[in-house]
Amino acid sequence: MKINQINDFIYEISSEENKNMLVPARFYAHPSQIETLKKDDSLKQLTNVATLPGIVGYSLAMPDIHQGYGFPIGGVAAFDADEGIISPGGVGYDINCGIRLNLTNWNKVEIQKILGSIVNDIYNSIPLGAGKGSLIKINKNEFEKLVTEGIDWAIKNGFATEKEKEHIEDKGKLIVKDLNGVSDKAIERGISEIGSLGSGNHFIEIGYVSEIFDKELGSNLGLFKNQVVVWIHTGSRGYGHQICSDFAKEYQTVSKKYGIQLVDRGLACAPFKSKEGQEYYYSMNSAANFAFVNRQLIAHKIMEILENYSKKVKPLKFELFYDLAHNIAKLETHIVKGKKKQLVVHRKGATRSFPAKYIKGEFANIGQPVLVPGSMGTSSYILLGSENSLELSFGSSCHGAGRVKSRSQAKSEIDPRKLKESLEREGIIIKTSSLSSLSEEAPDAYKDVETVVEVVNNLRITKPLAKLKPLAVIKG
DNA sequence: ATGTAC
Repeated sequence: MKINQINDFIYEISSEENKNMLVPARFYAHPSQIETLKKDDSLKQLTNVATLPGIVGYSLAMPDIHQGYGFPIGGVAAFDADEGIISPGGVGYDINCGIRLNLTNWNKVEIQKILGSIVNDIYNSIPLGAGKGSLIKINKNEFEKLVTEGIDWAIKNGFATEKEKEHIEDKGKLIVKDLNGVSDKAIERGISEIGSLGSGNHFIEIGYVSEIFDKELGSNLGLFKNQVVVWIHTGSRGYGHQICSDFAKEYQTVSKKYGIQLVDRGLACAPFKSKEGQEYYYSMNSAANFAFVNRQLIAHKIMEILENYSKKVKPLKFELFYDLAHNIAKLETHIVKGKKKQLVVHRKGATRSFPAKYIKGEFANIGQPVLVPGSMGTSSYILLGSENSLELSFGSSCHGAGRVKSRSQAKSEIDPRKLKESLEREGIIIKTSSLSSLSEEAPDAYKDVETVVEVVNNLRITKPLAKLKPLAVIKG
């Protein structure tokens, strides 16, 4: 495969590479990442996406790109809403896998003595791992309301506030016209897991603000140095997983029906405006609503736990900084060749990063927050959508460090006991129900988050706001 | 990612 370097951080693969490609592939990366990128199928997958009907501009990827199911993770693909497709493989199995950052008014010194106890309380209160139950019990009728109304359901039921809603991407509610595409099986799995973390790379982290790059803006947004924060990384659990499975299977024949040639079964898709396309779209949106509520319920529970320690620290303020989706397809208006166009923007392991003047609400004139969690034990970043993001990536940035080792490779090469010990030597508390799965999330299994962030900031897709470090990590 | 295999 011929990779053309356009400048320091922009690389392209020509559409001549493969006769089925409709547009070139383009990825944003650091020169030091290129050799590693050639080792898995991620670039091949990136060119495969360029063969799908209605793709606009480029098949794109962020510097945290790695191999996924059909579409690469870290990929961004925009399709013409009238003539293009929607694909479950372009979103991923964990629909609205996303990340949330809550701020407290406590500093890290104040919680030193009670941190271990807080970690135990969280560990014992939130269902962690696969199939470990839910935080609330609701019936099918109520569940259907929950996935249709998203955060509005959480507000009605006392789990969220109007203020929090303003700090959630799309206000925590994506349009669901009907649930015709949602199987009973998906609903059963969802009911039993609402308010649960899951496993894999999902985590709860207690961290602190270590550096604020724009001091005035940081202060205006409620950040201060050494501030204790809570990260929650999870998604739509078995509900989204079942929806993705159902459609990935059904779409094998649906793609054929519409005469779409697939170079990989993971690219299965339907025309966005078709009956099948719309069914997936609303089902996917309902899973996104599930995930927004899921993270909200977990955050609400953690707030209750922290409040119990108020007497030992000081009265708690627990505020949502931002909650976002990094596995989702969104119907958005973009300028294509000087004209407004409705596009279905698939972000699979990519974060929306609209610049200051294109967003409304709390972050208008500031830029959309881009939360970039590093791998376990490493730094994380708060970035803000910046001026080149629409032009370079349909308003998208990176979502994390990105894997360099497959789960199985990491498991066979990294001793989880030694890993836990080395993280604890650095002063980070690690609490997990599955020591063996820790290896899969080892820092060595991931790219360097600093390099990833350097690329998107240099391209002015985003700009840096703050850097954060971990104090404790709780995992399934 | 996942009641971690239709």
